[in-house]
Amino acid sequence: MLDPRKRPRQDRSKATVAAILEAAVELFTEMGFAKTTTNRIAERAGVSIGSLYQYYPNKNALLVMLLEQHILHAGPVIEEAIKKLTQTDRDLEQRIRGLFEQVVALHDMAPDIHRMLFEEVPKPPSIQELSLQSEKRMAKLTEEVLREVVGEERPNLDMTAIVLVQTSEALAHWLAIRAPDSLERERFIDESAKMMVRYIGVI
Amino acid sequence: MLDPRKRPRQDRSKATVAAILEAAVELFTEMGFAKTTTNRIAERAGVSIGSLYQYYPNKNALLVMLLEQHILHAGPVIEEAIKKLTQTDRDLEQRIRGLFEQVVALHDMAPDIHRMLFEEVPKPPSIQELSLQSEKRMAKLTEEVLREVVGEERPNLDMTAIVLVQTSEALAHWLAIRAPDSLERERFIDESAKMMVRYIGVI
DNA sequence: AAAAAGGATGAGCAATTACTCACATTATTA
DNA sequence: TAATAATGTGAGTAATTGCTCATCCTTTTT
Repeated sequence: MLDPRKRPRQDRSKATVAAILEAAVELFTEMGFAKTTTNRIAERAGVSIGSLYQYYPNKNALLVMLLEQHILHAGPVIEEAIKKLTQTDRDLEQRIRGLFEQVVALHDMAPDIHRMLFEEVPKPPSIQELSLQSEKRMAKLTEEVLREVVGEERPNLDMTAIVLVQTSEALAHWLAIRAPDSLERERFIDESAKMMVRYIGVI
Repeated sequence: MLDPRKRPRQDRSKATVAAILEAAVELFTEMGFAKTTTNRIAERAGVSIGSLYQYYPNKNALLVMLLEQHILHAGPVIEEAIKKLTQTDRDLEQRIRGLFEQVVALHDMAPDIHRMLFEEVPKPPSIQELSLQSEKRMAKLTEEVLREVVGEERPNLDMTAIVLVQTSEALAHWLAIRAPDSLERERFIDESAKMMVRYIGVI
């Protein structure tokens, strides 16, 4: 389940490993995780099944790798954007909207794989832990920003941060899944930002 | 996949069918959908594997049945609660909070099965359609209530309704999954309701 | 150039598992 | 009570599939 396999040393094998992961992404999104066989992944990658198992100990490892990549990529992007919230001079609504648009953009990058990763697969504990950590960091950052924006005296800033993080995540998710036309999309983003701004309160 | 099987006529077989579904719920939540075998379900139900396949054409049918039951139960409950929103005389915050608590209660009833149903399983198209319909009905109802509460002139009431429905669903979901202690729970519900109230605006 | 290490292959095994069917048992109907 | 329908049984099968390993090819090191 977790035993580490051979690591690719030469360029040739690095390409193999990459091709396998790419093929896995394609097939997972096309047919879902359960219906994708490792043999097909190898076939699609133009590689023998033996090579696959030389670098990935089992089917689940491919999934874990994908999830890790996703979390490890998305986390820092959002965290950067949150930090920049206090460093601009537009009004709060514009800034919140901008931040939310970044969250949306992340979901939009690959809505299929995103849906698959988050709706179709039992997440292994190690991944659950990872995304929990990521959520916590984002909430913490949000809380700090809030402290600067609304001041110390407001109570429950920690919960406020959690509510905001979860809300924006969920709304961006909805947008990626439902994929409405651009007009509805704009209106949805408007309303989402409006809700968060009014909640935060200080105009 | 969809072919209908024999229907239970006598009480005996009705009990069998019920026992099978109950066992399926238990095992699905215990081990996840993929790792649960139909033979184990029959065993747990105290019934032979042949009986299982007499009433459920395949493993997926059990899942579909569960999802249907869930949606068909939860939908009307929430819709009732939304309708009652305008028929009470408490202030808006209290009413929104009450409504949200009902959504939370629905998730709390069986958080394990809920998580399994919504995070671990590829949903068949028929079920996706069903939950889409349910969402739409809830949004429609919410929109009507909003119209009474904030008046006709406010724009984007349809989107406002969708945002509210999705938000409360997501936040209730978070609460069921993370299951924080009762103090945090209260604070979280407070903040959630507060956000929605401020968004709606009219105090 | 020889040795060693890295990389690739794919036929086939072992295990799992959804599902069938011929038959037995129980209930209902005539 | 005989005939018929409903229900229940579970050993066995067919198909799937994750994964191994003996073997060969390629690159790097000595």
